[in-house]
Amino acid sequence: MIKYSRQRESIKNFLSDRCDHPTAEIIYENIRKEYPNISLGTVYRNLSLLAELGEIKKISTDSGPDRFDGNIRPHYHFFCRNCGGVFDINMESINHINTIADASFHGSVEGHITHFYGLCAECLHNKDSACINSNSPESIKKEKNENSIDKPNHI
Amino acid sequence: MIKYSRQRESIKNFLSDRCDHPTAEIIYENIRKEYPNISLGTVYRNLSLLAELGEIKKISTDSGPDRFDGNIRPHYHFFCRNCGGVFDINMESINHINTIADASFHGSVEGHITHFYGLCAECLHNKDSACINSNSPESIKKEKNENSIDKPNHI
DNA sequence: ATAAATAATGATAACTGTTATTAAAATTAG
DNA sequence: CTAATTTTAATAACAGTTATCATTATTTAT
Repeated sequence: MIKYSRQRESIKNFLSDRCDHPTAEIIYENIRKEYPNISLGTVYRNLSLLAELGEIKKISTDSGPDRFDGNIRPHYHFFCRNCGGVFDINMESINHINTIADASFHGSVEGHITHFYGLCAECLHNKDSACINSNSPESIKKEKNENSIDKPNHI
Repeated sequence: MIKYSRQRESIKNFLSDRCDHPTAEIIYENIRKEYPNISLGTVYRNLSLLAELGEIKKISTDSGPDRFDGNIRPHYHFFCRNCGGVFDINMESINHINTIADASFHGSVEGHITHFYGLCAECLHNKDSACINSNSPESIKKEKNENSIDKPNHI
């Protein structure tokens, strides 16, 4: 039996107002404004529960913390390689790729998870400017490349 | 300048012989047979380096450790929801989904990462038998559902 | 409305997978 | 062969998340 909790309701309401797919940490910081004593564990516990109940969706990312989405209608996500932002893409169905995959696989393909990546509108327009987010995945990678690898002799 | 190391070569050779996309831990256990003193950190360091050099591919999974693939030719991956196995799918290109996404997005879609899921050939054929892998994601989820949630009153 | 039963909470410890640190060993250049 | 530089093994630290548990909140039964 699941019992009501105001913390859980607050988390769900918070998510339904947002479209930026916040992390558990960000949700925690925000719910604290209403419930200053809430603990991070409670946030994680309720996010998992809500996702299991199908009331929210968990977005696993390649690196960094999971993100959460209050919008459970089917849609895709875009990850900006410059600013790290996550955006919704409401596009036509591409479920036919399941059929394509199934034709080449000995087993049954039931579904897929697809993440798109590239540059978001804002980063695309600021491409040539010096105003580049210095905490972005992009600029971190740039920095790394400068300092290190030239060309391997072996391998 | 990158210098040769036998540990790195051994890791690369190990991966090129496999098609089961092992984790860093499994690679570590196997390389230890040849280099008993190798440390897990060395395995991680070289896997990251090889992936950066484009000599292997890292496969990030929704939960659990990353997996690694010695096959760098473009192909897709299938995740069995019963046994947890990861399999290759060599299918026709679905790069047109980038164009579809791009048409619905203010920004530039450069690529996608797609994971397929369902039942692998073996799990599909054993579907009705009692012989189900009791450590699988599937059976763990089943167990959880038995013990807990009935139906929420609120929310 | 009150008491008993049960689930959720906050505080915190523990855990998993991974990355960083560092002195010593291996590799390469001169 | 020696010096310079990279890689290593050992280990600590880290991020994100899950588990533990006594107390509090919610629900059920009386």
